[in-house]
Amino acid sequence: MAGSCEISNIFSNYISAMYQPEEAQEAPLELLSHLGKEDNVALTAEATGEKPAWFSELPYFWSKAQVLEWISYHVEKNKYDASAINFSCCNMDGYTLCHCTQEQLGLIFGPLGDELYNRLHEIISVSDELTWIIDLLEKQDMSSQELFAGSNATELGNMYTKESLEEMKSTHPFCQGEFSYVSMSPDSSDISVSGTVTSHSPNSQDSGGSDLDLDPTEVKLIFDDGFADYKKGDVKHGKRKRGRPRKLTKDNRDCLETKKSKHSPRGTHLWEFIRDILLHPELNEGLMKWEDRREGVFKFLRSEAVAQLWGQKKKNSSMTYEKLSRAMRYYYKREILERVDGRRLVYKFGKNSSGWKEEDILN
DNA sequence: TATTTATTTCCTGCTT
DNA sequence: GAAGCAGGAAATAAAT
Repeated sequence: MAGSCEISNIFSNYISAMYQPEEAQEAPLELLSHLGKEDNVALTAEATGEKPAWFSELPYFWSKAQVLEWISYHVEKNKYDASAINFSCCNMDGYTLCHCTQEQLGLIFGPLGDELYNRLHEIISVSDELTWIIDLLEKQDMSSQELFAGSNATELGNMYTKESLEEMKSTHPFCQGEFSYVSMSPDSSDISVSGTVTSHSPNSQDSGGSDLDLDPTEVKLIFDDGFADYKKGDVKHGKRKRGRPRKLTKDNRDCLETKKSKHSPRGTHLWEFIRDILLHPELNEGLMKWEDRREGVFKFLRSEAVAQLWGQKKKNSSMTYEKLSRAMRYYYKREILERVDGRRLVYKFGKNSSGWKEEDILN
């Protein structure tokens, strides 16, 4: 497991990967020079060749200066005629920017509006995904500490300390939110919930956080049922109805939806979920590994654990590898995955998948 | 509101 | 015998 510092850099690295400003590219200082001293301060970093200030933060938390910096970066990148921009409308912080519709951005920025809208929402969706994975792995890690308190945690491969996680949360406002103690037994591929501690901060992201934001009723649901139980549970105690499980009752759903982010990304597809785990080996706790990185061949190391993570993401505690693998097999037809004959737990990304190649990530 | 998409669930049969 | 794979069939939620 990666140390907290490494993890805290993942967001900025990921965003860096998406937004690689050409080294040779000049900082577009002159574009914003009329906007006042305060605004220019934040640009000095870029002018000196460092990463701009907005690189390491979520758009929601950008200051006005960071917003302007980000806009100017795209103006420069797209060789856009800045005279067409209504700068009087650019005086907004990240939160406001994130709530602009595509049409609004189009009105302010003209043809560049669509590009800005798309880029902004790429960052938002990527960071939400990473937040989800990090949240989940934090929970696993913390539960291991709790579960094995008194034993030597390092034997279990834990490199986090509670303090480091707390530090990470305070460093990264988007990492704030609920802690729920989920344990992943070291010798099996099972994950089970062992307890829950909830911490809220006034600015916590649980009003706008990841898919894992569980409300108390849901946490209790997991608590009561337990992941370990599902295997022997509903399926064998009378047959479950076919098809996707019914949604929660309206009350529960309303409760969840009020907690759900206004900006939560559209549900990630299974193959994207798998891809994202593979792209962050430092986070995936040995769940999966690349067999052939160039060819996109990968292997499930802990198939049931991955299935349960997927189940957690989809709020479906009865997910199993068997079901997950059925969904994976449907991807063969769509050429999102290719068959790897004769090898168990091994799959390969197909031509209709994207975002997993090293060059894709760098570009 | 109807249709489509993307799963989810269950199942049988086969392979490792 | 257990685990995994293959794929049909049906059901469902969410998106279009």
